[in-house]
Amino acid sequence: TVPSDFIRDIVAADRAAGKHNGRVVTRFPPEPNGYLHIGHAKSICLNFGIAKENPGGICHLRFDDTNPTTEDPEYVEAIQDDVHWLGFDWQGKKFFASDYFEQLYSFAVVLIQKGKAYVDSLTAEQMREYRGTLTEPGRNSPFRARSIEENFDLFRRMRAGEFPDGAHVLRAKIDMGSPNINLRDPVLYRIRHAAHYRTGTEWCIYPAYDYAHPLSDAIEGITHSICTLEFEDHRPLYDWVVAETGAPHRPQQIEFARLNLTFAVMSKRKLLELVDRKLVAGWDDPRIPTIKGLRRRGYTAEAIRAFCEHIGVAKRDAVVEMQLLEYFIREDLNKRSPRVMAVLNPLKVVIENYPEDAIEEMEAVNNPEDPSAGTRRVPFSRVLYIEQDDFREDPPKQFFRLAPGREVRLRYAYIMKCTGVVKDPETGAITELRCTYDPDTKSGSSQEQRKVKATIHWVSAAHAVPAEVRLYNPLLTTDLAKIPPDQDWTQSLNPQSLERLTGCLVEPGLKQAPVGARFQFERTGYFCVDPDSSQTGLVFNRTVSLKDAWAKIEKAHKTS
RNA sequence: UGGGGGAUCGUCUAGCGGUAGGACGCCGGCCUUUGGAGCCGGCUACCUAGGUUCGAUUCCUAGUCCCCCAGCCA
Repeated sequence: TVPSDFIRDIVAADRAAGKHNGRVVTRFPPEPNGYLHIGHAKSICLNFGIAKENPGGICHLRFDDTNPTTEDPEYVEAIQDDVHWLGFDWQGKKFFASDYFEQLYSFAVVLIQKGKAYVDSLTAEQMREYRGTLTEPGRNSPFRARSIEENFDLFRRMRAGEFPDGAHVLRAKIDMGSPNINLRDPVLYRIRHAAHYRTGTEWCIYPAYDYAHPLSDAIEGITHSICTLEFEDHRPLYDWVVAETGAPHRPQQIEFARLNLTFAVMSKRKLLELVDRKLVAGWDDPRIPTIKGLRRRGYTAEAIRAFCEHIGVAKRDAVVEMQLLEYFIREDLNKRSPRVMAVLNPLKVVIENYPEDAIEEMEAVNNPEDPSAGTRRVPFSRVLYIEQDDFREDPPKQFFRLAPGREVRLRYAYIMKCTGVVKDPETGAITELRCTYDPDTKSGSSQEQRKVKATIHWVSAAHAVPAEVRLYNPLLTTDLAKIPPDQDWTQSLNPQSLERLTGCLVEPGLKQAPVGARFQFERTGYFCVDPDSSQTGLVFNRTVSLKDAWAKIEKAHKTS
């Protein structure tokens, strides 16, 4: 289905009306001050999606790098990486606001010459006082009346590095009495004697977002500048900048509601704090909703895209339930991930009537939902491991799996009966099951029609490959707004985000499982081979949370 | 108490004057060579009050509630 929303309607109407000569040019404009997260994915899918849907449409990737103190090339690389991973491409249209610094400066000079901008020498605190409040109008700065010549001279010297940080700013001359605070002579340039990761020390004045962004859009010929709701009342300023500088092109700013996910830590600031304080292993920690984290967790780009498409685009504030995200990844993985047998908590089983040295290759279906995935062969022998959960010495009413005297089917193999239980003489713990199998019941054999109540998975003890399993839960939090400012917000994070780290035994075919490969372990869930496993051996990360784990976490949060 | 936005199932989201639809979730049933899979069924919504109209979620008026804005961040 083709996505439809109010923004796409605007774009379609503009195209139909021949606006911008029918061209559609969008842009994804991250500041390289952190890694992308699922919230950015919504914006990426929107901007690149609209470009893709419209013939000749294109989406630029622009780094909004106008603040030298927070930005880093590491983030530039990571962002490009993530956009590509999500399945989008800017087709060579990669730009940096910092590449426009010279042009932006020229536009500022135009503004000064027109008497539309002036150099103010108030301190930051004074400027705040002069700005007024939400209900009271602001007052003109005493420096507002400076002559064009003086303004130009001062601005030129600001650029030349003659003044320390904070000595002057360039402000737009709009209206200190405007009910819209953004129009009360906003700052266009500030002095920052800081090295920029791209322009080095070439500049010591840097343009502000409200100035650089509309002009960058105009310079690039962006037709639809899509941003989030908080910029709604910046739109008059956006339009003012484009109009007053006489920029050659008039982009249209359109706002939509950003994505919020229940219990998720989504703000860049907080994610950065988690990384800096080493509360998580890094930006790619599977517990945080960064693109890299989700990727490492085993989420697929297709699933994330499907999710973004499904949640839609609107102007009302919304909080999407994390379960919806997980639904989409499950949905996707069900179709594509091979089913494999893996035992997380092994219980040894000896099939007493099975020959000591025999090995059979059992044919197993790779994916019941996708016949083209084919089959594989899994070795079967006398000594197996089954899941501890699949055996109960004293089975309750609804338990139909293995118990003393009971029969179950071993998936892809035989019907097996439990004939004895071996216990540790010291502790009484069950260490081994003695069983017998029925040779006439081999899976797929035509004469076999016996029914058993349950089927369980297994691995051959002699062939099983040891692996490690990390059962991650997302790093969830309560409503951060409710946490007192003096309290460390990280205290509200769920302590069970990494539920446990345990060994497991997988069928031998997985020994060569490539990094990032996703599997569905029968009855235990979806797992992904961790990209770091090259160092630590075969490690699987759980992709989706268990429902009961969710319930546990949510309950814990609701009661706390 | 200024300005800018927004209110539709528990959660997202359609609808643009004519039976309120979809998805997640939840509940129930079926399936059984494993399900957290699959199949079937069910659940619950138009912020309020007036008005216009044959007819209003939709148009008008007045309220109510929620979000954003007082960085030399973006």
